[in-house]
Amino acid sequence: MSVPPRYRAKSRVDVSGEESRAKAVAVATELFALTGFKGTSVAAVAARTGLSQSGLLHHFPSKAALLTAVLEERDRQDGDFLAGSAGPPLGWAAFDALAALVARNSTRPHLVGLFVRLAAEATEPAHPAHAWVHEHYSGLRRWLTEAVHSGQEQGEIAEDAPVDSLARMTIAVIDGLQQQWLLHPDAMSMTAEFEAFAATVRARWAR
Amino acid sequence: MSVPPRYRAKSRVDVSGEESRAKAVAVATELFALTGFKGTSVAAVAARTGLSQSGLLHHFPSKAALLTAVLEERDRQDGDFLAGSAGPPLGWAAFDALAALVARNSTRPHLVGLFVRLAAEATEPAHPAHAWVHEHYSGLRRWLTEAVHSGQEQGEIAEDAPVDSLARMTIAVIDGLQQQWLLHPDAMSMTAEFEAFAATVRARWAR
DNA sequence: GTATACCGACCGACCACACGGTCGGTGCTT
DNA sequence: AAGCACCGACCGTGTGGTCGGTCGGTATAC
Repeated sequence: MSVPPRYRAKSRVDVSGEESRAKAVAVATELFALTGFKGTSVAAVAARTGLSQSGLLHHFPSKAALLTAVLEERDRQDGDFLAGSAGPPLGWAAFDALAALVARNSTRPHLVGLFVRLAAEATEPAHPAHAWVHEHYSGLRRWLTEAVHSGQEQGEIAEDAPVDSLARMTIAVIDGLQQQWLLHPDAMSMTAEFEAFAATVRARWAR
Repeated sequence: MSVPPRYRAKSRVDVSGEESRAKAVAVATELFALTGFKGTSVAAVAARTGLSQSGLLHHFPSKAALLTAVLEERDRQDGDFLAGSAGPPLGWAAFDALAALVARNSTRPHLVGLFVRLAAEATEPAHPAHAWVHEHYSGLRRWLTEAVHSGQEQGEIAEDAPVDSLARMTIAVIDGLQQQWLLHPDAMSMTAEFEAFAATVRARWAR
């Protein structure tokens, strides 16, 4: 009773595999950014990649694995941007580095969308990206607190500056600005807004 | 060939309808907050309400209608909290009002969760809450800008304060803090963090 | 006071579809 | 001959939503 499988399209070209994988990750990044992880179907990613669903699942055993790949890729791209080649920035330089990051993100709306969506979705402990988001935040906070702290030691930042609060609110500003920017990209400049914030903080706590 | 429908359970009590509706809205608020709109099924809401799915859909014609009801309820509860009975607060008082709001939100994690999830999900223009989120933000921004502006006229806030940026970054801080707080509710106090921010801003731009 | 008509609350069965994932293949390349 | 890239068919499950119906209560007609 089994129907013989149909022939494939003649024009079919099996690509290098590495390429397909990379394209799938790029497509998934974009779709996860637009409609979230839950809101994106494997089939949709496959279609835009130019594969069948099974073809995509050949490269990534599950949807969660695809998400992992996306996150790893983001880490790889962003990874050393803040750490920089000359060691972690100290004191106010950290805020400049953050401003540069914000400026860079203004160029890459999918990555911003991806992160905002994911951060919200992954509040749920069972979400496959929960641990990742968690680490992302605590890593960022640690980095910033250390920078501010050593800024104090160098006498660049006031001794009585509330280090932890400064770190938390700075991260909060970045997140919140991203949210507003995604809603209305043309109506504002994330970079300018962040710099206004940084200037305020600086004026208040410079030694 | 049709099977006769079974009798209902004897213990069944048709409640006032108004009650069922209200309970459903409360349950939906909580579930949408925990798992997002997309991540919550109508059946799950129905079950926790003590209704069948059809029973729930009897009160709300669609899932989107349920969401609308949830948002309207939130607006109703929060609505005049900021506007206050004595007209909109002016100048720095606006920041006190916001601090009070943040303190109040620390008590109601579902509402915070609901909003954070929804704000992220509804970035997508096709989302049923897109317009709502949009209005929510622009309303809040208008309110804050006006408050700061009139603070300037009263000579309480420096003339050269960047009004728009101030509004945007303040809203951003609140959103960002909510995000961090949802991820780690016990590790921080939203209120304290927001007050630290407000103090910084005040110190910088008080006239 | 009883029969009748109607209404709102609610339910079980069902539907079409989309989902993530499996399985057994085919065909190209080496 | 082996291995890789890939596909079509299929499956179980969950989804939002529809449909026809039951039930208790209340207003009205007689």
